[in-house]
Amino acid sequence: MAGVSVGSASRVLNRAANVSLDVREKVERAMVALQYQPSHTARALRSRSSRTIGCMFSDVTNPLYARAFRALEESFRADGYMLLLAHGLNDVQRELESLRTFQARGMDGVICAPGHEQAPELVAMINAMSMPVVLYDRKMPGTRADTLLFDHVDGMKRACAHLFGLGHERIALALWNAGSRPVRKRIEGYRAAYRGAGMAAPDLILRQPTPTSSVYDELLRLLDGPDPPTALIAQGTHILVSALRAVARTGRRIPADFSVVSIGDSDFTQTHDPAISALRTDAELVAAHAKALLLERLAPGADPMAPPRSITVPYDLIERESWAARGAAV
Amino acid sequence: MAGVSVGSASRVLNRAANVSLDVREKVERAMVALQYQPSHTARALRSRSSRTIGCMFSDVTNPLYARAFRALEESFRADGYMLLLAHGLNDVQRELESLRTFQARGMDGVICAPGHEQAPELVAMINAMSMPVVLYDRKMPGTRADTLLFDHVDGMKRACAHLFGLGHERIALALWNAGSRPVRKRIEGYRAAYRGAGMAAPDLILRQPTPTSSVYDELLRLLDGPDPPTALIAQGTHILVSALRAVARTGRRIPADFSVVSIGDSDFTQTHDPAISALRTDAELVAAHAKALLLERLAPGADPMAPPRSITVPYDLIERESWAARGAAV
DNA sequence: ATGAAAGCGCTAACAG
DNA sequence: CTGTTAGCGCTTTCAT
Repeated sequence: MAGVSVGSASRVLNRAANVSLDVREKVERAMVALQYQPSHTARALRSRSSRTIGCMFSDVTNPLYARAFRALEESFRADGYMLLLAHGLNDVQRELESLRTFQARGMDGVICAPGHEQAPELVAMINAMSMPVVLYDRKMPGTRADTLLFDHVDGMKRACAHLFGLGHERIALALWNAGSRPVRKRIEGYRAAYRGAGMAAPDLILRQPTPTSSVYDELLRLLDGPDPPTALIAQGTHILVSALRAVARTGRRIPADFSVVSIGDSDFTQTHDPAISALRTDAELVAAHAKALLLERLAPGADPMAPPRSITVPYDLIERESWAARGAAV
Repeated sequence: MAGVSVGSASRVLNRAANVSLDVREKVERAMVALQYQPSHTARALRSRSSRTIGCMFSDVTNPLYARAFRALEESFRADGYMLLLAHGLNDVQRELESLRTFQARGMDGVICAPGHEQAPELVAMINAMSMPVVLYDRKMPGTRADTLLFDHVDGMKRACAHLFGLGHERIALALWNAGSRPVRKRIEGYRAAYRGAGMAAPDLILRQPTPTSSVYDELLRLLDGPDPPTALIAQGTHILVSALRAVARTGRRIPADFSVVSIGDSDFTQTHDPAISALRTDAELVAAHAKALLLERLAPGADPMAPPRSITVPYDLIERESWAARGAAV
């Protein structure tokens, strides 16, 4: 050691106010000389803060979650936090196990998107956690967690309204996993858009069992049938790609004969020819909100009994070339 | 406490051999009653093992890494390990920072795929780490890390050989990021295949600046030019999709007029019509190897000076419908 | 087989 | 401003 007490060394490390320049320099010199690395574990034990956030999404293999995680890691890294990532796989037992592990490992906060919003065990577990929890696009009645919600209803309404404005009245909607909040809300928005325009919503919703299902056959049937859709709103790369194949198969050209909007933006939608209009959320903004929600509760003076907060994140409707007025010439 | 000493309680927790049934029961009853959760942090401090693995990939948004991470998390979870995931973004400073953090946080092991295999700071950092490191499809001369290598050369050779067998002699190859080992090795395998067949490798390699570049224009030019390729090996979903569009654009049908093989398997290749033949590695197998490499060095009696080990993982060539004999009738 | 006691490496409360 | 001291919650000798 460099001639001072451990207390002083600790103060230098933690950039405390009350420390003389002399001591600070001596300690810093010693730290460099010894290649000193503070033990994160010991600090965590003593200060009761691991500077680690637990993340649980169903599957990082889903590009949406991968994107979300990257933004979260980026955002928290700036404040010295690292992220533990666990897969829930939409399995309640798995999810419970992950949350228990987060609890046992003393995460400072948790961000998660459980597959089942109503599962009582999950609700109980979340309420039993000793650190703040942020639900990612989930609404779990009965929990005291903060929530981050995407404004699916508004997004869908705007996408539909835009297509209505182009003369499209028969808009197909292709999405997956009918149980979850995002899908419920999108359908709700779709119906509300029709209602708002004084029309009855057509029976053109294609629900897929998995995010990687193909809508090729189903869409082809609609397109070749009577009174076919003239536009499509499709979720996710995979469903979108298979839909595009079906459209091309019928000889329709995009956007002259058929308009397409993607729910979710990706490199694919951007570089496709023609570029595909898309509903997208700003992953960095979402991450910033998540961090704010968590860090606010972690702040020294925070009221532990503060009521749950909820932040709603808007969708941007990115206008590209995949839509056009119905029946327009190219 | 339930009438016994902390030592005994600890023994029960760690399922030590020397503990009477009476004490064990008393402790277990108390643990249930108190909803006791051992403090991971305290155990980590005392036992010098965090049961946490640090993972660093360039970007989880890359489906290959997402897939790899999921398999790793799955694999390590079975042994009570959790994974910290950091993004390197192919930036040396970022990568160094992440590795330093892994070091400071006392990870039990590290799995990483740095963007630059030659960067001396990275080599030095890896050698300075106090825990075992596994390099994921990277070869970094001068490091003492274990490595997990994919057999790109063999994979490419087999894909080419199969296409040669179908009469294709002009095979285009589309891939990205020419600097990294996977790409270098693939090109090496491609050339070796031609050499092995007694042919000169044609000038049909399309190198893309990013994994999400479009090869549409470039491939279209080749297809419309003199002596066009009759088959294509393409890496990654995005390059593949844009290539398929170019092929379709020229009026060629797959596989009758043009054969396609994907490097890397995905839902897209599987559900495409026609289903696309692919080179793929078994993510679960890779994860199992990574775990074995790490846990072996973590085992109680392990020799800390054991020389670096290297495991080579084979590619499977999945035969689907996207290839056919050259000039064959449909 | 069990209890007592000594730390792991740090932070924080308290004297000075 | 600085040094001393008491733990954080465990594991692990060492006695018994």
